[in-house]
Parts: sequence; structure tokens; C-alpha cells
Amino acid sequence: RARVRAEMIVEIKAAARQHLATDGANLSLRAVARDLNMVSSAIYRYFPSRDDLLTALIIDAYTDLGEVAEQAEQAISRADLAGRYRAVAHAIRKWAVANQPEYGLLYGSPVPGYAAPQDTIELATRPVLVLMSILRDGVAAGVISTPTMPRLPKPTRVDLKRLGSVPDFAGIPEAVLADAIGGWAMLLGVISFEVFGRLVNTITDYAAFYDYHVKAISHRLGLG
Amino acid sequence: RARVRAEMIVEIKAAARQHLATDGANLSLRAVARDLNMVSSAIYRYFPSRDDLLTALIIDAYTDLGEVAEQAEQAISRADLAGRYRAVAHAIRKWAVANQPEYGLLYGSPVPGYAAPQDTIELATRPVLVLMSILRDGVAAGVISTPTMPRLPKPTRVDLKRLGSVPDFAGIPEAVLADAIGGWAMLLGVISFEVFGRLVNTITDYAAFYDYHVKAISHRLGLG
DNA sequence: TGTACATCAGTGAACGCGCGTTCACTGATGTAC
DNA sequence: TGTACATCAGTGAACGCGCGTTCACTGATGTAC
Repeated sequence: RARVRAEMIVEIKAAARQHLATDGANLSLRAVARDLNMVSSAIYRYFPSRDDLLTALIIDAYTDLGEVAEQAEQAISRADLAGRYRAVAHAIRKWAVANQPEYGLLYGSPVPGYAAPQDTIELATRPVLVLMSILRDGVAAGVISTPTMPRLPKPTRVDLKRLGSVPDFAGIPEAVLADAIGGWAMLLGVISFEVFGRLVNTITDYAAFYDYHVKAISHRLGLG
Repeated sequence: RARVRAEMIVEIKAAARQHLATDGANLSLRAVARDLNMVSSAIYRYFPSRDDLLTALIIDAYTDLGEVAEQAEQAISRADLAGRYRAVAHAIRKWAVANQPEYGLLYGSPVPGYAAPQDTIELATRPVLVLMSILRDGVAAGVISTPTMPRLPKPTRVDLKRLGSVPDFAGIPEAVLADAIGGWAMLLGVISFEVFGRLVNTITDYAAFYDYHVKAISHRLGLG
């Protein structure tokens, strides 16, 4: 019985994921139920409300993306820092392109009226933490040099010092953290351009375009 | 009569803009009408459908943002290329923070089921063109040096060569164009982090954080 | 200047629809003796 | 092994709601003579 129940939850989420593509975040319980040849109230055996279903989808998406990023990173030899960075970056893009509605859910405009529970907020950091582990290794290997060019503004330095007190970010110089976050913003920016269609008629080979920028960021961070 | 009509259109759009904040893109005609103490069908005297109202909002937003960017840029002395770039970048962020729902409409996930008319697509390039004019001046002044580091992939070079045939982008080396688009992605990425709340508990002074990245991009582009 | 007419902004009722959620229920599946 | 009972997945009707759009209408505002 428990097994059947678990399978049913998977099926509901799968159907809901389908609807994400057309309806965006205003997901309809009734439509999902219809797809499964169920009556809408039956969904309530599995999810206490529509928002909980949405939360489950978000959690799944973050988990999926996190795993994809981690696995890509682990497939590369430890010493190849630039390779690890590129692997993670490309895994994230690949996932985003293959799961566009979910990507929009995680990194697009927030769903109106939906407040993200704490669990999802923590999960959101997972892909970033993978990138940070590469930087930590880079610091340990002594290859990472603090960029000197624009001086870090004092309030930013304070913010990043606080961030540095979290174990995952420990030991990474503030200026490097700043550039890492900037790089992360750029990765998501370029991916969003592609997924949200803001570069149609401009770029045709998105993978190549993305790779160029990934390399530029990796180089800037001193990973080579 | 025509004047009253124009004012009414302005009022409807203003009320609709209010609703954008809470409802996101699933804007309700009836809610807008209610706010104006009108009956919902009265809106149809001014907009043929809900989507047209949405389109009008998008056009207004792009126009507004474009003007803000252009004005900021024109206030700076022509020779100060880095200053012009920074002025535009900060004007855009300021606008985004002050008009968060509109920003989400323009640069967040696409509205499900809404196809952007051609006019809006063209308007979207306006802020980018302002930045490009700075780069053109930089090329003319000979200060812009082509970055050498990651080699531009062949398909990207081809894409950007085609882009370079558009007058607004003429004369700007492909590698610079690539970095300019990357910089644009980064600007929007950082702004999205702020507006969509993805950096809460990390960054407190967003203006300073943003400025750091703006300077980094400007420097990378050779604007100083 | 005053009247007759056209325009058109706004009304109110109705259309057919979809939504999330509740509730009392049926009936198959499992569990305990 | 066979019976009695509890669990609980799924049903179907109903709640109260909101939506976009249409249509025939009223009545004030402007225009033409």
C-alpha cells in the first residue's frame, strides 16, 4: 500500500510538471487530476493543498539540479579546477534547457502569492555550494589570486565577510567571493536569455556562446 | 473628449500596474475595473482584450526604461565612457528596483500563453542600444582592446558577425560584442538576484554590490 | 443662438467557464484474531 | 485458513468564488445646421 502511494505521488508530480510548461506557476489542481483520470478532490489524499504540490515540485527541481551539478563535478579529476567549473556550469545549463518550466520556477520571477518555505531556500544553495567547493580547492592549491581591479566597496566587503563565516565559504577571499557571485549571476543571466528567448535572432549556437562565457569566468576566478 | 479618453487610458494602465505587484502577469481585467469603480465591460472601450492591456503595460515599461537609460547616459560628458556606462547601468537598476513588477514582466519568466507582439520585441533592444553607443564611441576613440583570453568559438563568431551587420553594432569587434552581451547578462543577473530576492541574508547593500560589478564589466570592456 | 442628431463612455445582465477546497460516502485492500 | 474489522484511496456533489467577453441599453457630450 505504501509503495502504491509513493508511486501515485510520483505520478501526480509528473502530471503537474507537464502543466508547468503551459500554465506556468498558476498550476491547476483540477487540470492535474483530469490528466490522471481522477476526481480533483482525490489529489487531497496526497497533497494538503495546491501550494504544497507546488512546493514539492520546487523541492524536486532543486534536488534534481543539485544532483546533476554534483555528479558532473565529481566526474572530473580533482586537480582540474577549470574543468570542474566548466562541468558544473554546463550541467546546469543542460538541465535548464531540458527542464525549462522548472528553471523558470526556480530562477524566474517569483510566483505571485506564493511564499517559499524554508526548506526550498536552503536547497537553493546546493548548486552554488558545488561551485564554492571548487574555489576552496583553488585557494588551498594557491592558484586563486585576489582580483585587484575594482576595489570592493566597504559595505560589500562587510557583507561578504559575514558570508565567509559560513563554513562552506570559509577561506575564500572577499573579492573572489564577489566575483564568484557575479559569475553565478552571469551564468544564470545567459541561461535565462536562452531559456526565456531574449536572444532569438541573435545567437543560434547557445552552447558555444555559453561555453565562451563560462571559460571567461573561470579564467577570471583564477581557475585557468 | 479625446483628452478625457487619453486620461482614462492612463488611469486604467496605472490601476493595472498596481495589480501587477500582487497578481503578477495573471492580471485581472475585472479587478482593474473594480479599482476604477467601473463595470468590467467598460474597459473594452479602451482595450480590445486583456492581452492588449498587458501589451500596453509592457510597451510602457520598455519605453520608460529606455528613456531612463538614455537620459542617464546623456547627462554624462561624452568623453567619459566609463561614466556613461555606469550611469546607464545604475539607471537601469534604479528603475528595476522602483518598478519591480514591471521588471519581472520584462526580464522574468515569460507570461504563460502570452505571445509578445513584434513592437515589444523591438522596444526591448533600446537599453542595449544605449550601451552599444558607448562601445562604438570607445572603438572610435581607440580605447577598446579586443580581449584575447578565451577564444571566441567559431559559431559564436559567426553569430556575432551577423549581429555586427546591424548598423547599431557596426564596427564593434566580435569578441567585444560577446563580452558586452555577457556583461548585460551579468547586470540583469545581479538585478534579478536583488529584485527576485535570491540574495536575502547575503547582501545588504545592493547598490554597492551592483556598482562593484558594473565597474568590473566596464573595466573588462576597456572603458576604464 | 437654438435645435436635431450622431457619437460613444459607461451600465447591467448574462454566457459559459474554471478554480480550490469540503464533506459524507463507497468499496477495495490490508490486518488481527 | 477464515472471518471481522479498520484503514484509506477515490467518488461525486456541492460551496462560493472569480474570470474574459458579449450584448442591448441609456444618457451625457459634442457636432452640424
